[in-house]
Amino acid sequence: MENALEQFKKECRNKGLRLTKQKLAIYEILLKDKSHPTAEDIHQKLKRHFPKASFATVYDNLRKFKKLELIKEFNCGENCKRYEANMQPHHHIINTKTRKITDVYLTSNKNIPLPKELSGKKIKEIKITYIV
Amino acid sequence: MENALEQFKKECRNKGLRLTKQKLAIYEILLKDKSHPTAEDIHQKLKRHFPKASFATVYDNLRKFKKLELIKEFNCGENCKRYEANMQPHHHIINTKTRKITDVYLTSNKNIPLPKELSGKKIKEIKITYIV
DNA sequence: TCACTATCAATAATAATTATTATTAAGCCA
DNA sequence: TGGCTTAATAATAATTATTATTGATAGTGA
Repeated sequence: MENALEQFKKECRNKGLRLTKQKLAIYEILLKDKSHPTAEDIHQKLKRHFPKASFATVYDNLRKFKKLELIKEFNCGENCKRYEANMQPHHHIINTKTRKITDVYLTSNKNIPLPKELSGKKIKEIKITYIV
Repeated sequence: MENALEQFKKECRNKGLRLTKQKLAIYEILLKDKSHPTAEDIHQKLKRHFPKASFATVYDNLRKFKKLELIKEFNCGENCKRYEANMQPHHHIINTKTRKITDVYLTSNKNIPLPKELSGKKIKEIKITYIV
């Protein structure tokens, strides 16, 4: 986890982003909160440390982080986006009752069946969502 | 295909939905158009037959159809929802260049790897998205 | 420390979707 | 078939999530 934070700081410096307290706070919120929070959730948490922090700051930074591939955006069936700092390849379980989303790791991606339409082609990413 | 349409009519009658020309047209558009159109796409096509058809009618009916499980909503990474009438279990390929979404069928779902967290539990649905 | 400029907060603007309402028309029943 | 009831429609207002704008502020390198 410490690694991810250091990595984040380094990336910011390299890419010309200023390492503000708000940026760090937003990123740390995402590092700690594995619940795939929405921009609103993040804003709520951020305001505990920065009561004046605006919604736009959250959105701005989430967009910047996403561009630098420091975080991922996740769009489940809802009408709002969710975010996560977990950049390791993984999949998701959506619990329809609790509305919670949890990360899940497969021991090997080689077992994921490939449709014949894609045999031999280069695949960027495979996303599996288990709905329970 | 004819089957699906008859099924649709029957379901509408059973569930107390009136079978208006607009409803039929919207559903038939979705039956024919396999490109996972957005509400806007559907509205455009609908207006060819009903120039005065409103956007709200499209949204209203899509919501009703979804509730009756006559169509499915699909939320890829974009900021708008897409719809399909294909209710058979299937998965999706997203082509990031052409932005096209195509349906894909796996010969068997038994080969899809299951995380240990879910072993023994009842799973409602597994969605796989191949991004190329 | 100073100057430069990215970031901030506040707010306006946009886009997608949902809600409201008066009018229209489906489908039932005599 | 023709009226009656009520859901559906079209038009439009409202809402929600996100993005853009702007003047003020503050972080960072010189």
